[in-house]
Amino acid sequence: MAIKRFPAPEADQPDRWEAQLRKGALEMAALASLWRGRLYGLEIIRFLEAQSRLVLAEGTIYPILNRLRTEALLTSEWVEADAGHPRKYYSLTDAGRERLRLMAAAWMDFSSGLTQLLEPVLESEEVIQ
Amino acid sequence: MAIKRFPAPEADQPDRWEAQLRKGALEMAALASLWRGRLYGLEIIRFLEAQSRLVLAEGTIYPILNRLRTEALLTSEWVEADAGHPRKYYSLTDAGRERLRLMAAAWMDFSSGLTQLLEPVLESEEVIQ
DNA sequence: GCAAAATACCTCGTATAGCAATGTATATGG
DNA sequence: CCATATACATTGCTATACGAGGTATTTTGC
Repeated sequence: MAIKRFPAPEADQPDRWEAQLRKGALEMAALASLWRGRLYGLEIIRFLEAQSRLVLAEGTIYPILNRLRTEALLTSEWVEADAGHPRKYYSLTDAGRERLRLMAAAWMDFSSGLTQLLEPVLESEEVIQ
Repeated sequence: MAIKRFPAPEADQPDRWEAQLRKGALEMAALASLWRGRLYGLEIIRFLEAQSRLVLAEGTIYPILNRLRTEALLTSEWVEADAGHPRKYYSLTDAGRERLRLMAAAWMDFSSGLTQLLEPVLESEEVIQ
């Protein structure tokens, strides 16, 4: 019997939409994680998990980082660690910093619009016994 | 010559990530549009465009509405208009109302986490000459 | 009356992107 | 040396938004 590499898609999963919610925000989050200084791949994952509720798999972050590097929004450099595996550190370029500012502004715009749309819903929640 | 039904995918489009940002929020927005009462398909599109910055195509909203109806989060009924084409009105079910409350709460959670992550970026923007 | 326009709902096909599950390389502890 | 830990990388599946069509009904112009 063959190994079932991919789990059966459970369409009834109530968390499906939540996963979708995060899509598109990930590039921005990856850039944002580098705002204060360079980090390496796994460090970015840990940072985002700690700072926000974003949990990224490795198979998610590396394609994103490569994409961003192709767009010259960040650079990478190998750094030999004193101990352990060498690490590839990522840093924002000026273009990356600029783009992140644009993204952040657009995010606030989008976010506030949606929050406003949800206001009646959120208000109703407060009234519940 | 054949009609080019699908436009060439312009990967360099800088707005690509913005489109991604909206993914996953659309189901929630569709449900939210019905919070105050029933609406029909095209009316939902116009409502969301007016209330938030969400612009949905018809090919987007109808699959979403069908998906939500399949999940029993909303119901639909044909209504013969006094004039014009009959309209299919969508209404929230109790389950839909409940789910929307959950979604709204999760959205606030997600949104505030990301906004917090972007705070340093947004602050830097204010300082710019 | 009948073509044209307007309104509304629906469907097909494609590109995109996250992510689970792998693989590879290096260093360290027993 | 083998097992474990750390780190980066890749492959392939899947879900989903959306452009470009289509159909049905009603109203308007002639």
